[in-house]
Order: sequence, then C-alpha cells, then structure tokens
Amino acid sequence: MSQAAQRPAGPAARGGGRPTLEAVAALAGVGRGTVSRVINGSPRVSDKARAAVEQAIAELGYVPNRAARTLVTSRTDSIALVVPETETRLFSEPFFNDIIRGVSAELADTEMQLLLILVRTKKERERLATYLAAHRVDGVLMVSVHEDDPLPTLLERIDMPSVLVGRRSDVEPLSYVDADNAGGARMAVRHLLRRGCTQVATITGPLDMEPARARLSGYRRALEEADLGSDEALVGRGDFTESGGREAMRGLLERRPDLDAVFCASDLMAAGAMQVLRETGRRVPDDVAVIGFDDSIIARHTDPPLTSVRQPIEEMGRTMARLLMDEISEEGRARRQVVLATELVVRSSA
Amino acid sequence: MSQAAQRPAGPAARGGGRPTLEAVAALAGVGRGTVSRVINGSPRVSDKARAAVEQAIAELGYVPNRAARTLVTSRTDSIALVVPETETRLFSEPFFNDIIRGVSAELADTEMQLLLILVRTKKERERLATYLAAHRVDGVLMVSVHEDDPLPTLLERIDMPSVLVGRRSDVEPLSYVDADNAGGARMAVRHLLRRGCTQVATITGPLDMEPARARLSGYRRALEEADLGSDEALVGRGDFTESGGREAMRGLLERRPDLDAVFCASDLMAAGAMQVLRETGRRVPDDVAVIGFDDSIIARHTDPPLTSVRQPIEEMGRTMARLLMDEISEEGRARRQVVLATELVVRSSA
DNA sequence: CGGTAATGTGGGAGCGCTCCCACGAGGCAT
DNA sequence: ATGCCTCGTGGGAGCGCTCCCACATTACCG
Repeated sequence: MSQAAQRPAGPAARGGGRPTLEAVAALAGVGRGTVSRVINGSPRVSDKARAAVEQAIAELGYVPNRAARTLVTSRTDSIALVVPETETRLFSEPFFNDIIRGVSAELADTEMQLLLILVRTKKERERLATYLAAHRVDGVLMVSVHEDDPLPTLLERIDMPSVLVGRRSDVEPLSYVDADNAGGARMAVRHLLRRGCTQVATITGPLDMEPARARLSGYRRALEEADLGSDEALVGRGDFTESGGREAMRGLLERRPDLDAVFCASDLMAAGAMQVLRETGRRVPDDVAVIGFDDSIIARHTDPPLTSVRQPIEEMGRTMARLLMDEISEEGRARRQVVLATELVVRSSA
Repeated sequence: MSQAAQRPAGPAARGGGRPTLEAVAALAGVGRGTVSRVINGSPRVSDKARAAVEQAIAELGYVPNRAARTLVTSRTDSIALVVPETETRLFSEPFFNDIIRGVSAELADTEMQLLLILVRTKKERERLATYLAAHRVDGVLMVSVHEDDPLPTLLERIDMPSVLVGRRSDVEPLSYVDADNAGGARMAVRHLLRRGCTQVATITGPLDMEPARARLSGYRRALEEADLGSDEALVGRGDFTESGGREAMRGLLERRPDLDAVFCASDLMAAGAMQVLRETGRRVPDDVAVIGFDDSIIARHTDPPLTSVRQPIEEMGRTMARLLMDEISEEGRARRQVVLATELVVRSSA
C-alpha cells in the first residue's frame, strides 16, 4: 500500500489535506519552532533559516491554521462590529456603509477579521452577552448606543477592549469616536445668522440620544453668542424621521409663523420640514432657510438641494478601528475619546 | 475599584480561566464524551445524563471553545460576505444594508458567524483568494459580481459552498439569488404603455452587468408584446450614476425630442434624467413620464416622487443565507438558482 | 586562554475539543 | 441458559499551533 492509499478521501477532502507548519519545517530542514518564529516575525532567526522557511512556505502555499493558533494563544484575531438593528433604519442611510468602509480599510493590512453582529431582539442581545463574556472576540466596535443599553456596561465589566461610535452621555467611560455634533450645529446656525435670519428655529432629534442633545446645545450656543435670546417656542421636537420633521415643522409654524430659518438635526427631518413649508406656501430659502444634518444622499435630491452638516463618517470608522487595535495590543491602556470635526456643505436651501 | 486585584492579570486575564468541557464533565459526574454528545445534540444519551450535564453547563456558564472545535472538525462555523468595494457606491444605498439585514436575520438562530470582507484592491483580492483557498470559512456570499471577476471561478474550483446575489450571466453555474430584473422592467414599461405613452425610451445601466442587460431586455420585451417596433434611438446608455443619467437623457432628447416616457434602469439615473427634463422645460409626468429602478431612498425625495421598481432585497439576503446553509450541510448538493419577483411602486412620476 | 553572555535552534507539552474504539449492561431471540 | 444485538458510556488519541526549556553554537569580555 502506498502512502496515498492511507488517506481515502473523507477527512482529506473535508479540508484536512492542507500543509501544516510541520510540513514546512520538514521541507525547510528546520524545526517547528523556527518556522513559528519566522511566521510571527521574531528577530531571533538566522537569515539562512528564515530564507529556507520562506521558500518552503511559498512552495507549499502554506497558510497558518487560525484555529490552532487561537487555541493556544487565546487571541481570536477578530473583532465584532455590533449594530443594534433598531438603529440601522434611523441612520442616514450611508452611515452604516461608510463606517464599515472605514473600519474595513483600517483593518485591511492586519490579520484581524471583522465579524458583523446585528442585534434585533432581547434574546439575541442576551446571546451576544454570553458570546462576549466567553471572549470570542478580541474587541468590540459598537455603533449607536442608547443611553440605557446594557451592553456597554457589560463590555466595561468584562474588560473587553471596545470603542463606541457616539457616546452615551458626555461622561462616557468607554473609548469612543464621535463627530463634533455641537460644533456642527453651531456652525450651521451661525451660517443662518450670517445670512441675515433672525428668527431661527430648530427641530431636534429624540433627546434621549446624545447626538440630538449635542446638536440642540450647539444651536443654543450659536444664538447666545449672537446675543439672541432663545425662545423655547422656536424649538420643535422631532425623532430623526421624515414624518417627525413634518409634524415638528407644523407645530413651529403654528407657534411662530414669523420664523425665517430652521436648523434640523437630520436631513430626513429637513426633507419633511421642507414639504410642510412648501405646502404652506413658503419658499426655501427665500422665506425660510433650511439646514439639515448628516449630508446624506437625500440632501442632494431635495428641492432645493439641502445645505447640510457633514460628518466624516468613513474617517470615524477608521479611527474606531485604530483605537480598538491599540486597546487590544496595549493591555491596560486608558480608554480614549476622539471627536472629529464636522463640515458645512452649502447647497441652495440656506 | 479594587477589581484589578481580583485577577492577577497574565494568562488568566487573557481569557484562559473559562470553564472547559472537562470541568463540566467533572461537575456532572460523567465523561467528556457524554458532555460532547449532549452539546452536539446526539440522541445516544440517557435522559439522566443529559439533565446532569445541562445543569452543570448552566451552573458553570460554560460556552464551548470554538477554536478547539474548529481545530478538530475543520468546520469554522463562519461564512464570509464578500463585497467588492468598487460596487458599494453604485448600489442604491440601502441595498447593502438590507442584504446584511436579511442574511443576519436568517443566521440569527444558527451558530454561524458572519464575516464581512470588503475587497478594494488587487492585492486584497489576492489575499482573499489565499484565504478562501485555505478554507477559512465554510461558505461564501458574494455581492455584485462583474462578469470578469475571477473570484467566483476560484470558488467553483475549490468547491467552496457559495451563493451570489445577482448572476454573472444567464448561464451562471454557481448558486445565486436574483431579482427578476427583466420582469420588473417589463412591468414598468407596460405601466407606461397603459398610461398611453407611445414613445417610450430607456436609459440602461452598464451593459457588462447582467442586471443592466436584463432590464434592457425586459424593456424590449414589453414593447414587442405591444407590437411597438423598437427604435434603437430610444435606447440611451447610462452607467447607473446620476450624471450618467443626465447625459443619456440629453442624448435621447437630441435624437428623439418627441419621446413621452423614459424607463431608467436605476433611480439615480432617473433623478439625473428628471433634472434634464426640467431644465429643458418638460413636465414630469405630463410631458414625459419617468420610472426608475430600485425604489431607493431617493425615489421618495425626487420632485415629483419617483415611480420605481422595487426588489425584495432583504428577502434576497435571507434566501442567500438559506441556500448557503443548505449547500454547506448537504455535501455535493447541486447548485441552485432563485429568482425573486419585483414589484412596481407607483408614485407621481408615471 | 577560560568564562560568561548572548544568539539560534529543536522539540516536548499542552491548549479544548471531537472522533472513535472498547467495554459493560441490558434486551431479545434462540 | 447461550449467543448476539443494541444502547449508553468513558477516555485515549490527536487536530496544528505557540510557548518555553534545554541545548548547542558563537561572540565578547577580562
């Protein structure tokens, strides 16, 4: 019987036939330890041995077995991107795409794998908790956390490296990356004031979300700086949705029909608001100037095209990944916070 | 505050301290084999033993170590979602989100992990090839493949379970899930004809992509069915982008200023086309009716709101996942193809 | 010149699991 | 009774790697 006959399909066909580190060692005429050292970039290898090993690796097309490595190191070389599903619809649509793009770009020349975990139900959330507690990933990226989300607390407790995009409140203990929501809002309102508007209203997001609060405070700040008293009748409550924007706009017009500008905390709400303005015979921007937030795809397609505050979303994704990698490699590192600048994209609505 | 003292850091803190199968066995007073059988749902376990094991698992909060399992079974319990990055921007934006949502929903009560892999550069593509050839995942989901993409061929060769969304051509050998592009286009054009339009133009996508070809053929089919000869001057070439739509529209108007309807193979192109129609003083839908494709978010925000063909994207994602799971579990299973129906969402543009 | 310190190397042990073989206990026909 | 299944069970072997210790070998010091 020849060697080959000893391995009759089955296990071999199931993926067992790939070259192992041992095979590389044999071909290169060195020991397993040396091959391992070469692969892991240890400096304690002679040039000669390294060359032989690299040659053998290339020849065999060897790729290290991740599971075996994980088993012994208990590093998984993968991180999870956790997205509460309820959120995904609220987001200005490209948000999620761009975050992923950024994260993925930053991870590209790393060994890190990106695991995508959407959380819908309570049951799934519990399952995820177990999963994380079992340290199945080296780190966690969390998108859009509500104030009362228990997951971040868990992450903190089990000391899992993790980075949020957006913070839960302004005393967020975990690492996070955020856009300068307050600054963006302030910039938008200043733009409206510079245009000559004097009765500037705002439509806020749901105020149990930090970004919504921050945008509102930026609005207030800009008015204060211009020595314009803030009239609470000029503040309408929305929920980041289009219909929410419509309703809030109607309420504002009822209370303050003389308003001449609206800063909306999302483009979707701005789109809703503009519909109402048009219905009530007001022209944008001549009668009422409108600014949105997010610079989402719809901003370019409203009529007139919407001036909006852009967040550097892809950059945020990249930064998150970078922070997380650092947190993973430097054990016991302090949590970090990064706030990235926003930018006003001026179109025709203001 | 003294949490740190609890765990002396080092190996234990690195994740080594979790209960193993052996610990469960000891606590339950059975052998390792029995615990393993319980976990993997083998029927050959007495009720008594099973109960004892389940009790022990709950007590210890045991979660099996995936790496160890992978090492011996060479199943990874994870699948990759591969997205060529160049594509993501082209997509009607929610596409990607919805696919993910669908896939994730289907995977929710499975052990399967979802790995997200964006491919940007040639180098990354090669790396992915190595990765896949090393069988690092049990299966692959591929979004948007170009005809000349070498990856599907690789998947075929290494006999990796895989499902595409959209096919490369109509003789696609791999499993795929697709929307009925031709049917949707046909439906759209019939709607235009029923409205009384007689000079129906179309703006196509890039014809090296199957969906673009299919939508064009649906357009032709509808015209044939109505015994309207097809005039090649009524066919404008676009590229799925807004500016492409604008240019194609200008070309069409030059050739056939008498046209009274345009079926566009994407919403973005429809938006571009509508801009040009407005600029040239034509009213939509009175002078020229317009229909888009994708029912993307911008369809609701154009002026007038765009009638569009909707694809059941989330359903496509779910179906993909289901097909892939089947392909993974039933070895040697024939590849399957699923085409899902599209739907015309009528708004004001036609 | 010996002695100590680096430097490079091989290979045993063991990570936590599944697979599978061997074995005892019971069931049912002969 | 004897034989021969089936069922449930325990535990050895081994998946492919990294870690680490022991052992060369060479370099450098006084």
